[in-house]
Amino acid sequence: MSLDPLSNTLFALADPTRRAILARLARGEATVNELAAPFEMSLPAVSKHLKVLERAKLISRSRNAQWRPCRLEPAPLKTLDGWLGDYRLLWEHRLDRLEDYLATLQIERDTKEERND
Amino acid sequence: MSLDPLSNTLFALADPTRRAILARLARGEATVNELAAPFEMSLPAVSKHLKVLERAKLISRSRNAQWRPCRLEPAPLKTLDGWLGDYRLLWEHRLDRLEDYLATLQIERDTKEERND
DNA sequence: CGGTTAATTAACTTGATGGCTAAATATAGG
DNA sequence: CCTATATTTAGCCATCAAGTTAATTAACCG
Repeated sequence: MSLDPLSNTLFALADPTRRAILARLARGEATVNELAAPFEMSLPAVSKHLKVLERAKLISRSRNAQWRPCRLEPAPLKTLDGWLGDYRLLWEHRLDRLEDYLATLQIERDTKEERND
Repeated sequence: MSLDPLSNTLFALADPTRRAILARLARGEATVNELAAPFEMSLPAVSKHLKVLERAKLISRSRNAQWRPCRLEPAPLKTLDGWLGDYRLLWEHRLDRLEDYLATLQIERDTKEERND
């Protein structure tokens, strides 16, 4: 079981079924049966996936009679986006901030023959 | 073993040790021993983490004498950023692009078994 | 050659994941 | 009350994840 929220988010997203469920929920609330319909797996299996998503706070659930509509909660995705932002300049060519980084990398590469630690 | 590249990326990132390794590599190449130093776990454990990162193509490795310097490869992070971008307007209030957004999500839902590794 | 350092592989343990079927719970409605 | 529908829980199983220690490979150096 993951400890920190970011690990929890990433783990929950690291499954195509769960990402497909999120994609469906991005269009609006849906019940468990509606969410399970596109998949070949059993309903309890989908229920488990939903529990993983709920644990990661990527979805929330309300109650309406015997239905438990699920709703997408974007907060963890926003957090993930923030984490990714720290690395974004690695692939964006933003020279203002990238130059120092690349220079450091180049130095590392050039001094590889002198490495002795 | 994950099937599609995005699941592979997310799974590799869903571990604090592996994310810490990436954070270290963002500052430049490093050997396995250098990467293992901050952690209390054994060297083989770190080696396994590196293999996971390598399988996800988040790092690449070269050879220099008995050292195997690791290097961060940002491509999968960029892909993840692209995937996340489909959801970005859920927390940014940009409903003007909602149609494109929904279309993209529909594509994501349909591509259940992508494997273009 | 022999020894040291770097890193991986092998073998094993522990616990979690992801799937199933069958049973249980909750609610609506006749 | 009884039944149908929606969903979860309970067992069960196979596989995998993440760590360990011990052994192995690979390369340098005196």
